[in-house]
Amino acid sequence: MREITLKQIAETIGISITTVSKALKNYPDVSPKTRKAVLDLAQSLGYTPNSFAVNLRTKESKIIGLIIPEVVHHFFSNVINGIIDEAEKNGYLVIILQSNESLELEKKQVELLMNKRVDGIIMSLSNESNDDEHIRDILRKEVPFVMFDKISKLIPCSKVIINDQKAAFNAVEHLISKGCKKIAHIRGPINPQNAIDRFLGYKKALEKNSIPFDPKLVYTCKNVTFEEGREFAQQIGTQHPDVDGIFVITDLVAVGVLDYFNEMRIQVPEQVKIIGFSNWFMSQVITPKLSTVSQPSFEMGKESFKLLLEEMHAKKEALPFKPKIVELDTQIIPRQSTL
Amino acid sequence: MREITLKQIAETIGISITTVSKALKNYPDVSPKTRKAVLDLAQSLGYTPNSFAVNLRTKESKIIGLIIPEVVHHFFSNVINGIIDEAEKNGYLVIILQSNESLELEKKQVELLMNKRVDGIIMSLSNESNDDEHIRDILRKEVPFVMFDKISKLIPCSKVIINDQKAAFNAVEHLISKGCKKIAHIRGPINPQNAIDRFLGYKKALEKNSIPFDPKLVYTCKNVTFEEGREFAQQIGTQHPDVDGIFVITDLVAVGVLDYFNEMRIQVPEQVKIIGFSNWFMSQVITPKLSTVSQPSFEMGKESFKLLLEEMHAKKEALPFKPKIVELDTQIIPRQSTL
DNA sequence: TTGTAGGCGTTATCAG
DNA sequence: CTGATAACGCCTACAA
Repeated sequence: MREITLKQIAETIGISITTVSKALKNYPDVSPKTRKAVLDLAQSLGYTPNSFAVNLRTKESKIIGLIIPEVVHHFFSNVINGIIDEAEKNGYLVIILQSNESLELEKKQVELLMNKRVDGIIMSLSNESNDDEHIRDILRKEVPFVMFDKISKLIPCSKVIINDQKAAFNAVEHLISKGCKKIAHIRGPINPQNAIDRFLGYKKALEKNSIPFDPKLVYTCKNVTFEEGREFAQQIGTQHPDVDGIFVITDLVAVGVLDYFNEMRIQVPEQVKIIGFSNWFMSQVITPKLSTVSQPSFEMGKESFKLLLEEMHAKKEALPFKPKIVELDTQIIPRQSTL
Repeated sequence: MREITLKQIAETIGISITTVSKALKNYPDVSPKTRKAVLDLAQSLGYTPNSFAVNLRTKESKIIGLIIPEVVHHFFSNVINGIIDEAEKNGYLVIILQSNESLELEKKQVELLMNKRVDGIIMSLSNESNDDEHIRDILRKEVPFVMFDKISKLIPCSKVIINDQKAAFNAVEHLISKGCKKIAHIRGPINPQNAIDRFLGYKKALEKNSIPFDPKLVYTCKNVTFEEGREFAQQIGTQHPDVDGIFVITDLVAVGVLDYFNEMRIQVPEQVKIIGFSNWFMSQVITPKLSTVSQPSFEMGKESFKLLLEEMHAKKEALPFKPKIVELDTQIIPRQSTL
């Protein structure tokens, strides 16, 4: 079965390719009769334009690229969901690539997408990466670009974020309001801006409430895993048995903490209260149910695409474009672990 | 900054486009000198072929499409991971689309991908869908096609599956071996083959162990959610308080069941034992930890792509191709919920 | 209202 | 070893 082309339609009807093209695209200067003939035939043959040819002509692929650290991750898969959704509504498809938290891979993925000539790129940085050449390269090549979640403050591009510092501040004040006096923090890796900001929020909340900041109470994740949560819980339990509150960078790790404490019969929230971040699904089913900070992940995806769309549009029309930063709201979700 | 093309390289060096193209593609019939000149210049200009043009010429996009019910799902996100991984290794990128378990959406997504002229499609059917025209359309248009997980038995294409019937059989025998005498089944929706097969496995296990099959003990999910798990748990608790074992279609629902039983202080596993399916991450952190059947999701993704690659290759070389069915192993993971 | 012609950037064929 | 030429399928000034 051969592919249907404009040429074939033209030949069978006995008119020129041009006219067929015009008829299909609803140009005004085609006689109703011809138009109908073309439309009917196209319909019956099941004609669809060859997108390769269209891409070449229009210099657009109607595909955008998305690079995230990992797909198997409650937060990111929700963001993906939002992006795909919004993209599709606007006639775009989404290619997804993972950096696996590796800078090297991330660079490769950027390159792949640029070579594919996607119309735009949305990205959340890997933990290893920061303000790097490959990111600047995207801007240099004038490929519309949006960052979300793990961003670089130094890159002038559109961003979708939450106020990590404030959210963390609120989380820690929540612990304090529940009576915690000695609060540990299991923070994210050194690089990512959001880990830094959450740490700063933690510090500020202590300060404001005249609780002395003790660097020994800060534990730094390398891989941000369930297992790390267990390890740090163990360390906290032995090194600082009088800690009565823990603010954890993300729910996955917090669940590790809970798991260890449950095993050791350390009572949560009686002996120690715990609050996580991101509101992963499992947080509401674990025992005790985990208090956390909810983050509008789906919305984040949608917003990211919208910003990208604006930029793609501006580029196409050669209009001036000013990067925007959208900040979404977070919310404390109090549950049993901080009762 | 203008796009670099073969033409530009040709002009600056003062040779023909043809020669430049050949030099870059390592054709043997180019003098070493010319080749070097071309390669050097291309390198320094950062030339990358315009993939739109390449697509048009080669009639390949090096992109495949993936349609799944939903991204935010432990099983599917793992499959995605496997597919993206394997695809990338082989020079393919992946466009992901969701059906949201809707037949109508699924049809639309298939159409989108075909219009984009992806080189192949991998798919897990939505719960609403079965053996439908849109699927046959893919085969009719000779687009390489692989199904996994939720497949249609009637479609002659490559498939990656597990032996759902056997896996379910084993799961139920596991319950029986732990002493369960009256076993309920919370099954998946009517349509999906895997829900049917798991149900059949359940029935067979009862039969083999001379436990009478009671249709009243079979509960059918519509949406396969946590909430449904809770609802059915409640129904089982009130309608059949003597049920001492439950085999649940998937972990998410099983966790709902556990959640309800925990709330009602119905003791698991003492009063009733529960086994799920798919080994979701949260199953190992919930209390009590949930027994389940593990399914090699990442592997499933990898295998799916491999089969697709074979088919794409065969098509390109115009070789004959026979669909293959790959069956992967599952494993009972006993945990506290069936102790 | 219709058609001609050129071009998007690459690849493949074939002649020099 | 090199290059002219055509073709992939579509779009769009411009002519007729």
